[in-house]
Parts: sequence; structure tokens; C-alpha cells
Amino acid sequence: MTKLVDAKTQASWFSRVREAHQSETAEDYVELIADLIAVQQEARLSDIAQRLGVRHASASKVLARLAAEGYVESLPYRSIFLTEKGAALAARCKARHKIVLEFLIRLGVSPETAEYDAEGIEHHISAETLAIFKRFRG
Amino acid sequence: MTKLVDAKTQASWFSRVREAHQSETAEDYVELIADLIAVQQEARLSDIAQRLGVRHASASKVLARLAAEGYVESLPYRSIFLTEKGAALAARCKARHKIVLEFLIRLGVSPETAEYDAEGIEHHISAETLAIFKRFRG
DNA sequence: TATAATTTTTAGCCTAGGCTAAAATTTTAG
DNA sequence: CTAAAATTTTAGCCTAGGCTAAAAATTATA
Repeated sequence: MTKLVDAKTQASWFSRVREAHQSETAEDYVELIADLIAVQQEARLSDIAQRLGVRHASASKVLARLAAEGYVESLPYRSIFLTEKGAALAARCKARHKIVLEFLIRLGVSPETAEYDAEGIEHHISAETLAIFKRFRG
Repeated sequence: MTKLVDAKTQASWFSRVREAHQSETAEDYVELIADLIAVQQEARLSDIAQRLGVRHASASKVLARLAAEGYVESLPYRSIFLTEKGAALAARCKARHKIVLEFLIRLGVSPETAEYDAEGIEHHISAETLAIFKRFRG
């Protein structure tokens, strides 16, 4: 290391990562809700919380925020539905998740590890890199 | 999507990602401090804040936590130093960052995009995947 | 159908890490 | 050497998202 990148440029990288963090929760929730609906016909709070590894109360609070932001809707004590906006976000996330996961597996990462890694990195992949992941063949 | 992975397994992925998030700030700070010391002989709060894209007050608060956790040390109004623990963490992060960055570039991602992507994903790469990134040749 | 079990919500607490504004200190210039 | 500028710290506010405990509602069972 003999020189540093321009400070503003570096700051923009960190700022973008912080922004991505703010969308991550919403993305994880809607993607999971879409999967639960697809497979189990409904998304219950208790399933969501269990699969995210958090307490019901925490999931309930986040869902209240997502409802306020127009991603999900539900009646009290009833299961959770995605709005059009939420479903669109879920579809984008699911597609991206699949690209990352399959890329890692083609690269030779074991499926279990690939699942964990994909979960962490999917929110931080630029469109350019995603396109390269997509067309990569072992 | 016709079936879902085991709930506990999925929960463990999300939990690990949340744990990684908790280390991210410390990792970003010590890595940057190490770079600043290497290139400019010292790491000043104002440079750290500027390069992270946050206000001085925010950086100051985080540095107080990192000092309490034994990663950095400093005298009031003076520049910041890494402890042995902090320097070791910085070295690990720097090595990992380099592997991720160079992997992305070899894969064909443009250097600028690679920098941003590396910043976001480096904290979420398992040892297994990192090893594969390391030996990948275009 | 009453009661027990389950599920969901609410209240309240905590930490991390953003922010602004202002105080304290150090550095620089006149 | 003193006044202005720059830097750092402190105080206090905010949001997100964890948590526990307890209340409320729904669902299941005896």
C-alpha cells in the first residue's frame, strides 16, 4: 500500500454499502414471505420469525414497518400478504439470489456453504457483477 | 419453489449474517486505520470520518467503542493507533479484501465496480469460498 | 361451548450507529 | 503571543432491529 484512493470515492463505496444494509431487512422478509406463500399457501408471523431466527416480537415490529412502507399487508392476527410492490421486490431478490447461489455452486462451493454465502452477499452485488455471475460457466 | 429448506438451517444462515454485520464496522475501521497509518504515517479522526463518509461525531463514537473493545487506542485530541488485536484484525481483513477484489477483477468486473462490490461482500464470505476465490484463475 | 394452547400484538428496554449543535482543545497565522 | 481556524469531543436526538414479559386474540380440545 503506497497510496490511497481518492477520499470521496472511498466514502461513496462505504455510503452505498450502508444504503444496501438499510434495504436488506425488507429484502429478506419479502423474499421469505414469497417463498412461504408459494410453498405453504400462507405466510404466518411465527413461520417468518422462526425461519429468520428472531423472536416473534421482533418480526412483528419489522412487519409493521414493512406494512407502513407498502411492502406487505395483513389483518390483525392473520397471515401476511405481499403488496404488488412487495411482490415485485421479492421477485427481483429471488432472481438475484438464484444467480448468486448458482454461480457459487458452479464455482465449486459446496451447496450448504453457498447458501450461507449467498444470503450474506446477495444484497451487495452490483448489476455489472451480477451479469458476469449469470453468464459464468465453470 | 416446491419445498423449503429446514427452518433451523435457514435461521442459522440469517443469524450468521446478522453476526457478520456486527463485526463489519470494526473491520472497516481497523482496515482503514491500518491503510492510513501505512500511507500517511498517522490516522486522524477527520480522515477516518471523511473516508467512511460519516460525520466526525459518528466516527468518534464508533472509535470510543473500538477502544473499549481493545481494537484501537489514542490520547484525547491525538491520532488513532491500532492495538495488537486491532492490527491483527486489520491484517486479516486486508488479506481477505485483496482476495475478493482480485477475484472480481480476474472474473472481468471493472476495477471501480469491483472495489464497491468487494467492500460490501468481503464481510460475508466463508473460508471455503474465500479459498476458491483465491485460487481462481480467469 | 368452556377452557387450554397457540399465536400475535404491545409495551418497554437495549445497543449500534447515523445526525446536529456546541464545547473543548490544538494548530496555524498574523 | 494572541486570535482565528481547524480538529476533536460531548451531549442529545433519531431509527432500526434485537430482546423479554405480558396482554389480547384466535384456534384446538376436552
